[in-house]
Parts: sequence; structure tokens; C-alpha cells
Amino acid sequence: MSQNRRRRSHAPRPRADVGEETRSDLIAAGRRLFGQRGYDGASVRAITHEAGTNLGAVTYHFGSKRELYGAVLEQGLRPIAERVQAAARSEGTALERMLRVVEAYFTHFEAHPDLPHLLMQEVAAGKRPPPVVLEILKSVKEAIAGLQVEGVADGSVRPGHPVLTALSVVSQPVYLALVAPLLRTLGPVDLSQPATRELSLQHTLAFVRAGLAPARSDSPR
Amino acid sequence: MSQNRRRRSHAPRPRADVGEETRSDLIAAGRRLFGQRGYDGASVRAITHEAGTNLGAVTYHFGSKRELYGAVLEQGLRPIAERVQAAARSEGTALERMLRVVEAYFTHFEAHPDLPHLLMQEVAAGKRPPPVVLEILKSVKEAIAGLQVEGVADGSVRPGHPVLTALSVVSQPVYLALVAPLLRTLGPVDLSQPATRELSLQHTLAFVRAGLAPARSDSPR
DNA sequence: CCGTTATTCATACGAACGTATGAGTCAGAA
DNA sequence: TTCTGACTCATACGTTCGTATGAATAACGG
Repeated sequence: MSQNRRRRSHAPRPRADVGEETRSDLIAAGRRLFGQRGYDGASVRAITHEAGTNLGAVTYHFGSKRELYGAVLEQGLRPIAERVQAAARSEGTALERMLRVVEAYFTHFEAHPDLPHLLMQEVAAGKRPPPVVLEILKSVKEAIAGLQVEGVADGSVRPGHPVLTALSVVSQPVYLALVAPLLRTLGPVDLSQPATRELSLQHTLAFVRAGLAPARSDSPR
Repeated sequence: MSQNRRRRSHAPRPRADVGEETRSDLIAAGRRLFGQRGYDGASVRAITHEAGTNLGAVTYHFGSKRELYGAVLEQGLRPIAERVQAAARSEGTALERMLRVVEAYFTHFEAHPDLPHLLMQEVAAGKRPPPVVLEILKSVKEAIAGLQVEGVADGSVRPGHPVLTALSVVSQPVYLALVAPLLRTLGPVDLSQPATRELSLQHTLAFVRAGLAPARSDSPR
């Protein structure tokens, strides 16, 4: 997490930051290839070639392929976690903020369609993500679960299990992004078209709103 | 789909069906290992060892590892597709049948927790499932989408996009089963306990019912 | 009984993989 | 200028993989 901090005391001094650029190139290439072909499908050779560096670069900068994957995951997940938490801390009723969380997922996945694949591929294969990633996931889970609790308090959300509710909400954008490539094969729904994407966002917002809203007796404001 | 039908005309006659048993042993072992370790993580050697057969058995009976995986997927998916379609054809309003579909997923995943992993691991890794599997998925998708259309007609379901609605519904049990192993790590929710499982079923039914039901003006019967 | 044939088995092959190794390169401190 | 250390690079190592090959085995029809 913090062991790769050069510039120790009075010592070595890196050369211009050449290494940092290689490092970020590897993360970018890894993100692209891991997302497209899966962890095993993306060889170190392919990644280093895509990054325009040498085969040894992964070992040198990350120690192993697995640790590169961890860095890719962390760098990919942290921004969306921040967006979600920002949405959870925004103004309005808890339900309104919850819908903003959904919208945050959607717009983020629009810019980074490979992100759900990146994470879920390992989850689905039964492996355990690195601890740093688990912590990020945990914080997101708690933010959304907290939103449900707040919603019950302010009357904008129907009572229920906070964690399960968080899963129900998150599952919508994540699952949709996961199966998007299949959808084009299975039928006429093409989520790569902006109009369809907007439609799916509106559908999801409506579904989540209806799923969370109280039974219609004390719907506030 | 039907090319593995021996007993051609007047000819060879298999010996007692010894081969069929090996074949099903391989599928069972493949299902276990593919589900636990992912496609790449389950080597042909591990699978044949688990099945108690020889290394060459996969090539002999299926032609390749990939085709074994296809057979595993097909054999795993067909029963749940049938259950879902039976639920879709049952009695009651479309909404009631939709909830029965959700329940069918839940109870089936309870008996076969590795099933979602088996399929989604490849979807998440960006690969395309074999055509037979795609056809099964398509039929399920259409059954549930048809349920939504029926629901709008009989007034039990709010209007909306049929396919997107089908995805929203299916995502619930699938995503829950996918992240179940992570949930135990991330917090106090343990979906392997029967009580929690029942709780999650009730939660999902409530969420889907609320998400689908019309705005409360013409809720029938 | 013999020959055919489905099936099993041991073993080999070639390719691809992740990682290790050691030499080469170059900017900056002394 | 010389030395140092971060970084790059080519190449080698050992392993594991999926698949191919051909011999052994055993049941069945004739």
C-alpha cells in the first residue's frame, strides 16, 4: 500500500520519473487487457507489449502479475467508490441520494465499461480480491446500507435489510454492464447506443425508486 | 446437441454404457471444479483426476476442454430454464408468476450454488458462451419479458421495457448468489445460513414486487 | 473362437506461461 | 569524471497446460 515510496531520506533520487510513467502504462494496459480477456487470458507478455515496455517490467514494478492486477483493480475502483460516497453525502432525501448513487454507477460505467468485468470476473471465478479492494467494497457497501437506514428514518425508504437493499440496488447497474455484450447477441437491445443507455438508466431509476419507496402512506415532501 | 448419439443403424453397440458413466462423471467433476476455480483454474488433469478417469478421457468423450465446459453449462442451465418457464406458465397474475420465477431461481441456486459462477465467470471475462447456452438464455429472457408484457395487460405490472425489466428481476438472485462468498468476508451477512437465505428471499420478493407493481390505482384481484 | 470396436490408459509433444537472471543504459550526486 | 542506483532489456528456466498418439483391455456379434 505504501512500500513503493522511493526518495528515502537523503538518498537515491529517481531519474525524472521515467519509472512512474512505465508503471502507469502497465496499469492502463493491464486494465484494458484484463477487462477484455480476463485475468488468465491476459498474459504478462501481452500486457507489457501493449504498454510498450519489456517483459520484465511487471516483475520489476509490481513484483508479480497478481499484484499488478491488484493495482489495476484498486485504481479502477477507488474513483467510483468516491463518486458513490459523494452521492450518498449529497442533498435531499435518502431515496433521492440513493437514486443519485445509481446514476453515479451508470455514468461511471459509461466511461469505463470494462470495470464491472474487471472485478466480477474474479468474484465469479471464486477467487478473493486483494484486501485493499475488499476494503473499498466494504466502504461502498456501508455507505449504501447507511443510506437505507437514513431512508427509513426520514420516511423516504421502505423498511428492510440495509445490506440486502444495498445489494439489490448495486446489482442493477453492475449486472446490466456485465451482460451488455451478451444483450447485443441475444436480441435487439444494444446498450452501446446512447439512446438505449439513457433508456436503461431511466428504467433502472424507476425500478429502484419503486422498489425502495414506502407503500404510499407517508411519502415525504 | 445430438451428434453424440451412438448406436448407428445396425452397427457397433456400446459395451454396457461404461462410456456414458465416464462421460457423466466428467461433467460432474467439471461442474464442481469449473465452479470453484474458474475455467482456466480447473485443469483437464484436475478434472479427470476428480472424475477418477484418465487424462485422455476429456479428449475422447468431448473432443476438447472447451466442449466439456459447454456440456457442463448446458446440463447446468437447462433445468433452471425449465423451472423458470414452468413458473412463467403457472397460474395467477403475471406479477405473481414473476415472483414465482424469482423463487425458482432462489431454490435452484440453493441446491446448486456454483451455477451462477459457472456461467457468469465467462460472461465477466468477456468470452461468449457456446451457442446452445445462448439459446437457453434467450428462451429464459423471452419468457420473463413476456411475463412483463402480460403483466401490463392484466394490470399487475407497471409499464416499462420488457427486456430491461427481465434483467432487473434476474439480476437479483444471480448477483446475490455471485457475491455470497464475498459477503461473509465483508460483513456479518452469511448467506450460507438457512435463516439468512430465507431472509434474502423474502427481501428480494418484496423488492421485486414493489419494483414491478403499478403505482397503486389499478392493482387487480 | 475370432475379429471388431468402444473405451481406457500411459506417455509424449509442443506451446505458452510467470518469473528469474544478469548485463546494459543513463541521469544525477559527488 | 566517476560512481551510484534506478530502470530497461534480452534471454533463459522450469512448470504447467491442452492435446495427440498408440498400445492395452474388454465386451459383443458372428
